Amino acid sequence: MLELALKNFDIEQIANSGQCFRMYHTSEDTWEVHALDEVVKIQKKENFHLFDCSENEFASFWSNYFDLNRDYQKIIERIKKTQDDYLYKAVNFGSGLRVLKQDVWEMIVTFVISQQNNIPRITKCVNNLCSLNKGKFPQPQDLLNMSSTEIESVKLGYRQDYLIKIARAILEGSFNLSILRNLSSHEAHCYLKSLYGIGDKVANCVVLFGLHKMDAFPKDVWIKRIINTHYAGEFCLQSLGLEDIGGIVQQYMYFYERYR
DNA sequence: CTGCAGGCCCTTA
DNA sequence: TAAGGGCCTGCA
Repeated sequence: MLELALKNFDIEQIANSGQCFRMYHTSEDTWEVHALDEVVKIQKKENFHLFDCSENEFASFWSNYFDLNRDYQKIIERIKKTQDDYLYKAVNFGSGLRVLKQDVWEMIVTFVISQQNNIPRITKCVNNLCSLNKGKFPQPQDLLNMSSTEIESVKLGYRQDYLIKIARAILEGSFNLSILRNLSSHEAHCYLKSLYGIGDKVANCVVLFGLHKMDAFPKDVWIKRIINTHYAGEFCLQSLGLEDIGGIVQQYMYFYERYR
């Protein structure tokens, strides 16, 4: 058990930030976090968090997963300096948020499922997929190995066809996941959009959460609502000088709008 | 019963 | 290039 006083880290805020659908709220102050084949229980205390893992596991995996090498306080200060009223309140409100470094394939699957969908059902679908695959997140081959009865029990709806075609493209080699990592965020965005079932919004989520390009700025309905309500329909990261960290800004905006 | 939820695809004009 | 309909499912 590790007792860690981490700056700008609040597992409760992170679990509610809509990036990850495999964080389970198992008791009042505890979250069970699943990523790839790793699992850790994290307990939120007054001034620190308890991690149920070894120092080695923390250093070799979780520290990177939670983006702990980045100085979020510096980012918060930078955002505050823009003098933007809404962003000022947003960073104060969600100062424990982190942009997670998740697996790119898992992000493709998760955010294809997320389209025209709500969080409880997204979570349910992701859980169903993992249960069908012995608790592990299914790889492309695992998806294609499922019988039609099995995959239909996941209740993906029309997204099922998207996922099967994407898994097939990856296995056939017509889409190369490893190339993706070497592309700029714009190139990766375009390449992802060549997949059937991935449009602008999902591509941006994959680039941000799966490829860890902090300039990607996914615009979901919440962000669009914020821009319409608080910015008269016009929100420009460039003019704020925040274009290189749009993805982090987006997290603060989303979280503030949802829970304030 | 209708409407809609963290979009995308396809067809029109 | 923009606008609009259809789409699985589940819940209010």
